[in-house]
Amino acid sequence: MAANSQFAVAIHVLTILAKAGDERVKSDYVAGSVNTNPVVIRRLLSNLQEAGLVVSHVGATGGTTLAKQAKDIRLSEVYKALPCGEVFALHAKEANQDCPIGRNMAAFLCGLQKEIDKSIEEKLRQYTLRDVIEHIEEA
Amino acid sequence: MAANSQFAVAIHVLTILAKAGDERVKSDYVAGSVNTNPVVIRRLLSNLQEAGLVVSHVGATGGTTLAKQAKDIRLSEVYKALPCGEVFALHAKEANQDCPIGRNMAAFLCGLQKEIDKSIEEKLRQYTLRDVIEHIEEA
DNA sequence: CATAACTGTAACCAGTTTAGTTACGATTAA
DNA sequence: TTAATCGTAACTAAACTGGTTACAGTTATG
Repeated sequence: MAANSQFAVAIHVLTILAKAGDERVKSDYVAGSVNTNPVVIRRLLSNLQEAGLVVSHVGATGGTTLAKQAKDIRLSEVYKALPCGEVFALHAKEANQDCPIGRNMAAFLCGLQKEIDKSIEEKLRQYTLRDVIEHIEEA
Repeated sequence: MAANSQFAVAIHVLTILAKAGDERVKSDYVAGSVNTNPVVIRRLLSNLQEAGLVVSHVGATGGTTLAKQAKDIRLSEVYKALPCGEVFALHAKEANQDCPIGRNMAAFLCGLQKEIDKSIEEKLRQYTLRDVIEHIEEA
């Protein structure tokens, strides 16, 4: 369970919301399709709401809808909305600062990490939620 | 300690080897610069050797050297040599197969995962170990 | 106004992963 | 023969993720 599946689950959740249109979807229902616990879904939706991708309503007839149209939600927005792990971590302990290589390694790696993250975001920006739905429906 | 730092450490290690040239470097020495345990380094070198990036020698005068020149080692090779985590994980439990969305979600996400991985590799292919050294030396 | 049905969130638990560590066998040079 | 080194297995500790329970707050409805 160590690897983070929030992005994957988020795409799944957003797809369900998109198909539901204006109808408010309950966390219980989503959890049923994703096959997890409603609280896990609500936690995730909380992040997506902060990012302006969905709107949740509390109360008896509560539930969640998309905050904008599927064609206007880019997967890069979803990626940025979540605490997805970096592709690689820096070493937990600081390198030996007496070693000229160790001294400059962290800064370099941090920059590389950011560059990779940018690549990922560029790739994900190419897809909207609408594309996901079309892809899934034709399967 | 959940996030995988093997790639970061590998770049560090390879840089040290590159600077050492033909001289065999001992795992103890590398561990000193990276600030970790020699066994961690040897485990990593074992992977890099399998990938043909380094050559290790056992015995009294043992140690490790690069298997080819720094300018011929692309960071994408390093990435592929190691069990780096995927950017995102699929959900551990299978989605509800009775739900038309759940049924097709895993296949789609898996494809997306592969595409992202290709993006990362393309980005890393742009850099060689030589580039890393130059970048670190001018810092 | 009381009730039922939701969301939001805190708190805790269990499983998995990573890196650190110890230990030891195998290999090699001197 | 000895000392130094790699290779690798086994165990441990710490961190993280997701699952679960619990409950407060909100809202529609009769």
